[in-house]
Amino acid sequence: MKLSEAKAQFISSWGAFGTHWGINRTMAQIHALLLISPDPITQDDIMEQLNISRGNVNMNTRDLVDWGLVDRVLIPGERKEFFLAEKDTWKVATQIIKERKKRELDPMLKLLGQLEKIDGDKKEKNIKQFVDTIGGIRKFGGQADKMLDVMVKADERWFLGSLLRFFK
Amino acid sequence: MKLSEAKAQFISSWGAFGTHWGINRTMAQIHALLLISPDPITQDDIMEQLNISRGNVNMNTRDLVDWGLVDRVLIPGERKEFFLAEKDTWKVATQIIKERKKRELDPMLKLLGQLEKIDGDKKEKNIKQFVDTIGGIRKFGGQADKMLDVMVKADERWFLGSLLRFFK
DNA sequence: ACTTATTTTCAATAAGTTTTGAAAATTCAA
DNA sequence: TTGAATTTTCAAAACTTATTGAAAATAAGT
Repeated sequence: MKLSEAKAQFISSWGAFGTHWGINRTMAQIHALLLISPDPITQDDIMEQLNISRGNVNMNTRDLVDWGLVDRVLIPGERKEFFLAEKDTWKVATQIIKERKKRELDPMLKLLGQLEKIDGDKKEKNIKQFVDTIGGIRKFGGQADKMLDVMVKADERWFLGSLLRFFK
Repeated sequence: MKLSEAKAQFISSWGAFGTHWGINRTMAQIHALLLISPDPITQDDIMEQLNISRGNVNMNTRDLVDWGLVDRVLIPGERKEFFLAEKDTWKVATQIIKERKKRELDPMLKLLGQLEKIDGDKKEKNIKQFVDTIGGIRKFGGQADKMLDVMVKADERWFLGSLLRFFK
């Protein structure tokens, strides 16, 4: 397979993959393009390679920078600004975990905590099921939260090495 | 807080939560409603409680059944069919992991494997970056895949117990 | 076989999201 | 300053996805 063909396939399927994970197609495609670009590239490069408008590139690169996945870099002597992606997959993954945990898991656990404080007889069937369900989700979420914290703080070699040994 | 209020909040935020995870709002809301219903309920109950159309309930309950999160149950003497959700959070989580792994992770790993077979000089900057990026993602994905397999096959008490000990 | 209850389908429509592109704002050098 | 290069914004348009509702299909009782 030729590089150009493989690139196109990677960008396209990374984009499709992203849509299953709450990331929009274009943002994921731009990320894919940056992940395989050895050197920093400009808005115009991205516009040209992906055939998308300037505004679109601008919004999505901003989001990628907000997520901590991409840096704006200045190249001496160049007027335009360049974008460069973090290439280390472990760092990318932990950064995504960190952000999603903050944006989604933490608020959900906070809400569940409030919902457990319900008035009424805990023996009543409907109240019991509600409290049990909320409690079960909260317990599970709490464990996931701890595990993800360890992962985010850990070093790749330690984490994967240990897990691998652990799971045999 | 009153039960009715807490129920409404849970359903609404579980729905919003779902949209971040590639599950549509209504499917997640129906799931939430079923998770807190101690007894099986009908299409009409769902239509009424969530104010949505019959067709919508029908499609989304079908998807929940396909995902293995909800069962159709027959109640002797009743003409209508009833729906009942799996209430055990661990089982729900492993079922979701199993399905998403099958639908998303496995095909992605397969594709990455193909993309690594690239023509050309592996020393060339662009080819090297491409192969390194794909290889890195694949390695990480492979580890995640193994770990999720263990999780799906494991029993909750063993898995969380062990992890907890592992992470101190 | 017929009638009625119930579920399923799917074309039309509504709702939501993403993209565009041109105008406004900003940056930089002379 | 001024003006050219570049980036940002955002209303309108395009696109995508979800929802409705009525008709068709199916199932169950008599």
